[in-house]
Amino acid sequence: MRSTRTRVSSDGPTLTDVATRAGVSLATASRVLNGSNRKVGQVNRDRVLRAARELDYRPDLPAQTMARGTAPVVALLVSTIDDPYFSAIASGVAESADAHGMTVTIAITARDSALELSSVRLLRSQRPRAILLCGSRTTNDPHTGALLTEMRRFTAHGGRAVFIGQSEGGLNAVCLDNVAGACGLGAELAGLGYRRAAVITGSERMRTAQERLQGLASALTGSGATVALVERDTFDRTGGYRCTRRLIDSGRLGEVDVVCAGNDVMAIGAMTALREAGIRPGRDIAVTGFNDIDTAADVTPKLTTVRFPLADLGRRATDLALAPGDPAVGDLLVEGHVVLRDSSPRLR
Amino acid sequence: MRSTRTRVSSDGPTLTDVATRAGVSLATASRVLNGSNRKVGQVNRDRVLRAARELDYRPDLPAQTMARGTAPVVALLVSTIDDPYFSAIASGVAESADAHGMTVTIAITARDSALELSSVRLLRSQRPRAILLCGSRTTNDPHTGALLTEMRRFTAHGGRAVFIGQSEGGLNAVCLDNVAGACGLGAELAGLGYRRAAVITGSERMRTAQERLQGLASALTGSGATVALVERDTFDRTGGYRCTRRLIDSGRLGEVDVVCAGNDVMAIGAMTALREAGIRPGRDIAVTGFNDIDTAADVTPKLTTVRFPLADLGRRATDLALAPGDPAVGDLLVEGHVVLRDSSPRLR
DNA sequence: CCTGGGGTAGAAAGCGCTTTCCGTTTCGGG
DNA sequence: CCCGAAACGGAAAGCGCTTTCTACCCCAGG
Repeated sequence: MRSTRTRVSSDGPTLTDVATRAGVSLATASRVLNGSNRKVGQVNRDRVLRAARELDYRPDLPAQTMARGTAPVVALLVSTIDDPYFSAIASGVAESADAHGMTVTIAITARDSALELSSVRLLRSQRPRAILLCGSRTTNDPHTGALLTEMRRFTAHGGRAVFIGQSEGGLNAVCLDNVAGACGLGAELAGLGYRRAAVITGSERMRTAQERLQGLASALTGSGATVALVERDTFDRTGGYRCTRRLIDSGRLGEVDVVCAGNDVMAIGAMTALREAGIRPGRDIAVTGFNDIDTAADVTPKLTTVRFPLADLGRRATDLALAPGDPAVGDLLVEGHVVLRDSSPRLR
Repeated sequence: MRSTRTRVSSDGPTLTDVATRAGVSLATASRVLNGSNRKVGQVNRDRVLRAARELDYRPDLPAQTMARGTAPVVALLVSTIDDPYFSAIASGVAESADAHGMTVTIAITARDSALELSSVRLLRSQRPRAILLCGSRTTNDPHTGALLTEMRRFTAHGGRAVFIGQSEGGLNAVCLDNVAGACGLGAELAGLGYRRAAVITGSERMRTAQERLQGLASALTGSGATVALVERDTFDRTGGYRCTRRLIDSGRLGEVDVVCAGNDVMAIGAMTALREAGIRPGRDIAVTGFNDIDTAADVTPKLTTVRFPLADLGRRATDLALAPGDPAVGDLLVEGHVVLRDSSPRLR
């Protein structure tokens, strides 16, 4: 059982077959079919190309990866894919990766940093060209150290690492300017006459949640308004719903004239909770979000929010990760801009 | 430069290092660390495990793939990821894959069958354990033949192929019972008093679109009602918006009492178009969708739809693909059920 | 006519792992 | 007490490809 024809799980012709059929050596075939800085004579070149075409040759990616030491793959980690924020980013990542001839492997971290760490370890052993980490960074996380070590080791060996949405540990990052965006929103709200806001958002350890809260608070305060309440829960639709229920049930909702959610899905959950309680969002109380996901403009009332170009964020992160040359360390800050809609009408 | 210590792009310790440190052969180390049906004595076993731990050994996936002939990977193809239908399915796929210790690589086909074909070819050369094809199948597509050939060749060599959402060519599939779901919806609508429906949906070559239309039409007809208009466009939010605009602009919208969209995002686009024209969805005209995506219950009025367990669909497809044993050929039909909400009130 | 050098082909050494095939050791049974 | 089987360790042959290093050919220049 040691003939040269033992192909168990593989299929299709190998490079050796192509070389044989073209009557050239393996090396020559490889040089023709997979760019090399060495030239191959026209005659041989044609013979190889012809043989490859005739055999319908396809390179074996794992073998190439093994020989080259790196796979044509971009690894993307997201908290969840079932959320417009992440799927928009993933969409941009996929687009750019495709344009670079890379495939995308995706891992879901479920907002669990232990899982995030083990996913990074697993993905790393696939030898991807780049690892994109997209999920809200938190402060004081016990796994952050190990994660950074892992990432740095990765970059030390030629891998590219990019954080999306938040910078971390001096590695490359493409970030949202949450504070500025939130400031803008706060200023607009104050300008519209709002005075007391309830902020419903994620854990205080979530940097995104904190940044947005801070921006909002400072802008409001600077305009004589205030963040009167802060209610926290998960950073998703359900969290928004629950925060709002609690505010309603505790009777404290009456103290505010606007509910500022940490993101659009929370805002949408909030609106549903309000309506269930007979409170009309946009009429009895204003509601705002962040991100400007597609459905923000489809709910009623249309949602006031801070738009961030999410797909573009993914695209740029990927482009950055795949750019040739030095892995220029630094943060790219993406600006958001306020989109005023019906959910926050001018107060009379 | 030909020492045994030339590790260019690789990092970390290799299995050889572990074996050396444990004072055993490569074979033994491999047998201990990566299950094999051969037993290893307790003493050596412990030495290897200890060495691996001390060195923080991680297997090189491409190398394992190459040696084993298959990668611990599930390849998923979706039309787009930036759509709740697909991201919900992807989410289920990722979950199940993770539970099986597999990673997911994803490719976006942009509803373009040529791209779909080339993606399958590319993904196939990664030697994934399974390929999951999720995107609406169309009739009469020039690339379907080549795609099927590709898939069959894949399965012939031990790969698993599963279509999600629609069966094709006798390969395994996990499908939605669109016709039955649509019939159910049609019957309910008729029962609520609706008589003339406008169906806004995708191309007549899209099987999903056709099946839902047929089900709706037959149920309505059977109840003395009718599908009075059919307007087609892309199968997404924008398509729904545009279809509705056209119906409004042409004045034909007055002929119907309900707009049945081919899916929820189209329905949501339709509601927005209606509102822009001063028509109140759920009051002046009913609107329905399909799938029951998360936001269906968050829009106003809440959307009547046919619920399909999408994440579960993804999970089951993956489980099926990863199940040991025979690749039982057949279709799994997932039933939907009608969810009546405010967007289709009983007609007085 | 010989030599050096540019250009191109091929042989072969890996890349890190799995697995077959042997060899050795150890035991239990006759 | 001997033999065969069972149990386990190791050498080595791949898996399909890249890339270095050597070999060769041909031509210009001395």
